[in-house]
Amino acid sequence: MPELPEVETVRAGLAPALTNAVIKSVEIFDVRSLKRHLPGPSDFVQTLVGARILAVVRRGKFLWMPLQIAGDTNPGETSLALVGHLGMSGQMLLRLPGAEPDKCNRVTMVVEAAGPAQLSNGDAFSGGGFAAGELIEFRFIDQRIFGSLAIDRLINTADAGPGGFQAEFGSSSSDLLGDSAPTSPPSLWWFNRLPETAAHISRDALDPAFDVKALMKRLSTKQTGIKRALLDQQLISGVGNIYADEALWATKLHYDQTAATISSAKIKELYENVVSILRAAVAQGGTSFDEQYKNVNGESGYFAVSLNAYGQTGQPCKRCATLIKREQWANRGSHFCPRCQKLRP
DNA sequence: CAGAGCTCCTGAGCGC
DNA sequence: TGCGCTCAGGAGCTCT
Repeated sequence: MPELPEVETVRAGLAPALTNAVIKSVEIFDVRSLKRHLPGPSDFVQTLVGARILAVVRRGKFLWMPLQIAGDTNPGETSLALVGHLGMSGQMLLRLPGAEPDKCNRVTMVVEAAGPAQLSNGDAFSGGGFAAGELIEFRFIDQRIFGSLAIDRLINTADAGPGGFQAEFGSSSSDLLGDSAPTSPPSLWWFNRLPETAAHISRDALDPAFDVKALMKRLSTKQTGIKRALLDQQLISGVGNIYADEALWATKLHYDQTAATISSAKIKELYENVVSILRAAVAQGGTSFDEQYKNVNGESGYFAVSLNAYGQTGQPCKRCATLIKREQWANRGSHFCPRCQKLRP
């Protein structure tokens, strides 16, 4: 299931190839993948053809590409982006035209690569291995069709900070590997904006502007289980079922422990575990537990070998050797050690 | 308003 | 071989 590390791996793979690329054609194989694009499929195609992709940005599990629409001399006023969410089973692949078809391919865009170049901030840019003028197929693959593509307006962030993370324009909003201090934003119109449809979600766990104190304060009154809170993208974004189970195991918390009953010290520890687990997964290129997740070349990540709880049903807990248990919870599974992670009154 | 539950969806895997 | 059942869950919506 794509969570923050998987989506970041995709983002990092797409950005060098797609930044400054121009969309030549769009083919829709299943309109259900455009369900979030309310004006409909033909508007989607019409808007995108001829548009230039300016960047690839991510917050939590949302990805977006700020656009300069064909013939538009003031994209900052138009303020549009192609927004993608992978849902449960989405993939975004880059293929050469004429490559083998992929199963469950819902949308294909052919783009013309800009090739290696200088970015507007003066940084050198690789072009992702594609020469200027070379055609690339961007394929949106999605078995279960929980993911989507849509065109959405970019609006100003509530805190005036960067909309999301990207690494190509010299300034990062996300402390992915823990060593990057955010620098002053370049004068790019999309920099401090994010899609309207993603504006309600919190900054993600790896964002240096993430407000830990605000999270602690909100959790201190939450009368819901801690796992439900971790999965609430409005409280902290980027965490899904796998990394929630892992972080709860690391912190020795039961998934159904009422958030308000957990000490602030323990909440802080939980947050720190979320951060370190996500960082480790980003560094390894994401998890590929169920073979659903692939990077832009269709390759799997290798984080699955490091999982301590998720998918470890019946395996001995790596701390105490008690067998890891899986319980049905909120229409999904929760994996935990019944001895290390006891429900407390 | 907060919290719980429902719903969208389909290919892989398995048992018979 | 083939059929039918089960399973995976992100996020928005609806109900209480």
